Amino acid sequence: MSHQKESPDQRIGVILPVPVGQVYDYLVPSSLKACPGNIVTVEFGRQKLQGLVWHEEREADISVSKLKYISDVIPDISFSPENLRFLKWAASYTMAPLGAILKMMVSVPNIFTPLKRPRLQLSPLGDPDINFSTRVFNPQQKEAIAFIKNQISKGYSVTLLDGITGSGKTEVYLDVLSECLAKEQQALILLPQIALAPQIADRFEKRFGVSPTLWHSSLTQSQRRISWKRICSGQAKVVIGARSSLFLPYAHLGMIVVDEEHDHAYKQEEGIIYQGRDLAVARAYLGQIPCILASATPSLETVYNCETGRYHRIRLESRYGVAQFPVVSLVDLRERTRQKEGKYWISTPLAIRLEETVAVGEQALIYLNRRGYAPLTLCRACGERLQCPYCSAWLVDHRKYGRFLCHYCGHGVNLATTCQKCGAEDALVACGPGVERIVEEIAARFPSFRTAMISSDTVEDADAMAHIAAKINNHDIDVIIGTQMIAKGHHFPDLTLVGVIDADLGLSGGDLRASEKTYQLLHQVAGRAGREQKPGHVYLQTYTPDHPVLASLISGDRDAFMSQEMEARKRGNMPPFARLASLIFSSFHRENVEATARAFMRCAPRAPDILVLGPAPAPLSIIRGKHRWRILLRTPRTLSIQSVIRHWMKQVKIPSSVKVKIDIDPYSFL
DNA sequence: AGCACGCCGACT
DNA sequence: GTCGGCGTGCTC
Repeated sequence: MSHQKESPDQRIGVILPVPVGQVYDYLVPSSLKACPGNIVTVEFGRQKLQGLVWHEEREADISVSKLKYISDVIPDISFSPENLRFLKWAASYTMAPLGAILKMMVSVPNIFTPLKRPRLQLSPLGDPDINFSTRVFNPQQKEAIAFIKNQISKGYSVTLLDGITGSGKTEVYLDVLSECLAKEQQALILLPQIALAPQIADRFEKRFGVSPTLWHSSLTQSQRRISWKRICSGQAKVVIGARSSLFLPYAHLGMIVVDEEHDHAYKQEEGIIYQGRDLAVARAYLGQIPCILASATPSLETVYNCETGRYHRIRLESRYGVAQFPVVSLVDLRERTRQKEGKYWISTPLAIRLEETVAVGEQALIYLNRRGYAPLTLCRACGERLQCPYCSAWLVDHRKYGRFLCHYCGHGVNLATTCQKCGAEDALVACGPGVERIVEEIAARFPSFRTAMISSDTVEDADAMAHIAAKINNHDIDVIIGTQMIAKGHHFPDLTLVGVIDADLGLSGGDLRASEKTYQLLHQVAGRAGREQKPGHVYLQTYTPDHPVLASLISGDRDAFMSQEMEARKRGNMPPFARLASLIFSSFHRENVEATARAFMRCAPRAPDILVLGPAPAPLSIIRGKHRWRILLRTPRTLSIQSVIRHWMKQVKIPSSVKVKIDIDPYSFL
């Protein structure tokens, strides 16, 4: 060992997978070398953690006496500059601490510590073979493929594949992947819900001869471990995943596909709040790679971006001709109520059609986006409504479980007939229908029908879904009663009738996107009826037959509906013509939340083009015992809403008992 | 996120 | 007199 005068130890900046935005300084012993992107083991407080080297050199503004040495540099793993750029951008955009984003990127406990008993028996992952099989494409598809392949060479681009189910969007984007795979790059296919993954994975396998790597929340610990390492090393060439797979540290990502881009499930509302589709586009930009958005009912934001020239748009028509979309009729429930049909949820016209459908050996879907038996139970003696003690929400009658359940915190009590408040016996009445109640009605009115209920209470995972889909295809089922779970993905060739119990559900309330969302959902549900040769029919039961959403479903003029919505947003100066953010304050102490929210409001930015609304109790003002208040902020498009908020937050002291969450581009507000 | 410090109620 | 409740604050 030499005793010559050494230069001072290298001082590096490290971020750690804890919810703090700070970069912590550490020293590097001369025996080690650490570069940005490296993973290092450090002592933080008294815990040992693995962190990400963020800065290679640091100002000596923190006394050396406070600094600790890193103890280790993890070999063979390093995050690419592109991943670091994405981390930084995502933290800044979502206003989440750097460490919180890092935690999502790492996402597997002890990923950097070798297993005690390593799985050597692990078979190597086969590479996709771009010549494994070939497809015959129609001229439109060929044109789309050629267009996107041409975009790839140009770096970043966003292309909307706009076409109804059956127009061959999946074949198009799968074929385009081959261009990316030929360059030894990785591709990510994002899906709004992982239940759709098996079908896409199956089609991928038929095209490329190997199965893709799946990524979603219900993987086991060891599956996550294996997949994470493969993704990080670049071995996994194609990943099919839910929105969280966007944060994985890909070795060299070459393309991103966002399937069903309009789907609201891309919006993550818990923990770090983000829009998966928007982050996917940003990631494509940072990596200078193409992004494909696919949808039959594109979101207004995406349509706007196409119209302003930011995104390309390719329309695909149905392969089966224009008569593909089913005939849509409305059932005006206002008239039917007058005719004293009130005791049934399925109106006479729909019931007649249902009977006819089953009689000729075809299948029907009765759609109601509401779990359980009844959304509300009240006492007819004293008027008491069954409410969750921890949330400002009704308890939902779930006969299947024999419980009243809260859909927000999971709290449950056993079903009862006696009112807890006034003691009246047999006084509790179920109000409104849930899918269980529709099943009951069909059993009573059509006892010979074989029914299947599809909701998150009866179908827990992809396997269960596949099982029930097989039963339907095998014709063991006449009528499906389902929630939005059934709205997408599966085609059932003999399903020719769709009945929507409550087409108005979701249209009320203060959701900016209520109309758009309802349109997309009903369009998707309607699309379940009539595939291949058999024409389909859809009945929408409604109290508001004149609503533009329903009118456009009947006329089938999607673009007219979209431009009408666009006009409304423009008039209201709402997104995509402005930016929104909501500040959510929460605490177990009601007074603290309210006081903090009011203190915030007193320091609100004042400018003619900035709008601040509130503070007000959030729509669900209490969840799990936590009180929530919110402030809504609107700024012009030209302004960074994050900068406005950052500046604002510096003016106010937040007591530690109150949590503040920021929802950029909120989807639910009132 | 952890983990410690710190200041008020019920116990061997 | 201590044990322990969780409110508050810090971690290079």
